[in-house]
Amino acid sequence: MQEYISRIEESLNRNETLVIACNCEVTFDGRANSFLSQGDRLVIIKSDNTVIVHQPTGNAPVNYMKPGAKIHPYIEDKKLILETQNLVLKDYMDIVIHKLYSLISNKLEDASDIIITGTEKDMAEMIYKNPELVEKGFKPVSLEEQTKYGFIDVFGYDKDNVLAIIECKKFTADLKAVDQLRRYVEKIKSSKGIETVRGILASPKISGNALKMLNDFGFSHIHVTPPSFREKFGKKQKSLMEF
Amino acid sequence: MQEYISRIEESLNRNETLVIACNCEVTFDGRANSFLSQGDRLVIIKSDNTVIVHQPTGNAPVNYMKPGAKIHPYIEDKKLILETQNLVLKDYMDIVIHKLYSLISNKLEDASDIIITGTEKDMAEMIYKNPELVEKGFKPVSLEEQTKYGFIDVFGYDKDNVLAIIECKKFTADLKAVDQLRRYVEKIKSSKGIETVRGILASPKISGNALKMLNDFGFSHIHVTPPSFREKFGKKQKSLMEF
DNA sequence: GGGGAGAGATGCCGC
DNA sequence: GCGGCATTTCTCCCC
Repeated sequence: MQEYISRIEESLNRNETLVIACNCEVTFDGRANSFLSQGDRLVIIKSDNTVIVHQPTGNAPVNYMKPGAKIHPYIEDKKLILETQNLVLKDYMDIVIHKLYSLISNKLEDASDIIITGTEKDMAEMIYKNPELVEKGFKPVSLEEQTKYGFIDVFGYDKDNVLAIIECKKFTADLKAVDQLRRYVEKIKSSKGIETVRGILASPKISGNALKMLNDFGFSHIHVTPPSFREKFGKKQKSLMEF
Repeated sequence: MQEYISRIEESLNRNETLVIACNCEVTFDGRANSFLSQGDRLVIIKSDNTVIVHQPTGNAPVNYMKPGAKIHPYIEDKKLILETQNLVLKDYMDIVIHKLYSLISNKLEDASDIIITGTEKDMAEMIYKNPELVEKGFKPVSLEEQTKYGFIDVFGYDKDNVLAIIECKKFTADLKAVDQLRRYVEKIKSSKGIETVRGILASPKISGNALKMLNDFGFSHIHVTPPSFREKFGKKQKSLMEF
């Protein structure tokens, strides 16, 4: 048992990344409060003192401490306890380890940043560079325009030279997207003292209620699909594997 | 190398939870597209065929496949490759492992569900049971009322018997919260054919812009803090550890 | 399964 | 730091 404590402390001192497979219970106090009774989990301690607890199923971690936690391992009643705290965020997480199955620690070095494409921003850029996606004669003016009431994806003039605001959504546009568009249109109207401003929602899909609300406000929807990595960088079509 | 393939296949067949510390690169194609060049990471394969890739720092995974992925490990050019796919979601992730540092596999069993308190729902319940938090004479009628245009946290009549809608936010209320409240108020007005409906935003804090917008619409803000676990179950104040 | 909304959201960017 | 907002959001709940 003391052997494990030593290995954990060594790992922490060396800024290694530690993985413990164990049976444990977890309590958390902070922005909310949680309790997780006994079960088998993975506990991961990263080199920046992030602590993550994963159950054996599911995508998301069940408990975690954000980077910069203070970690204090000790033994009490023959159980290994990991007490963690983040004084800035006022977060506290305690892990009581009843059984320890495996422990690995590695010095991991990673200077790479992930590159992501096919985002909403890419979609706005696509519309900006291809204004005919909105309508023939659409003249884009700005991208990601910052206002106090939120930032506007695409700003421009329509074929009749009416000021238009375009809000992009990568997937299904919902009620919130219509709310957002409406807020921008109203703010631009009042701040610029203009009577008519067009609101346009661009997305590949829109929910029934959202479309109804959109129509109630006199806004319109255009069917646009966000660009893929392939379209942007000419990557070859992925070949499907056969099982 | 073939030894590792065998251990991975065994782990998959036994529905164990597998952790690999390695140097790898990752590509993802699906709802978005991403590329992550070489670096040291943890690759986790869970018993439900969730696959998660973690860099040595940061809270969130850098890449992942949701539960139910098909996983195909093989060797190409002396590199270990993990090809994963989710045909339903049309997600594809490939991990090319250049160096493998550690590999552990454990049969993990966990039937526990996490219990969380201090949520927005707890806050709505608190207001429902303590209507004087809104104002003397407030009469709550329903909680979490479902409508086609969203669900209303607390519904009731104010001291003057005017219909009132309360939207709760656990922390800082923002522009979106005002949008939401406005949407509910307008929908209730039109569906019930009522002239006057009060909109009340309950939160411990509210942003300046949100407050301004709230006032513009004639809505009001009340200062309410969500209940903590302690208040609900009488748990003792956590003692701070000393380092 | 679709729709709507909270989340210990997280993370990013801009002011 | 706050504010506004997208996210491979995730997760839950209800219809």
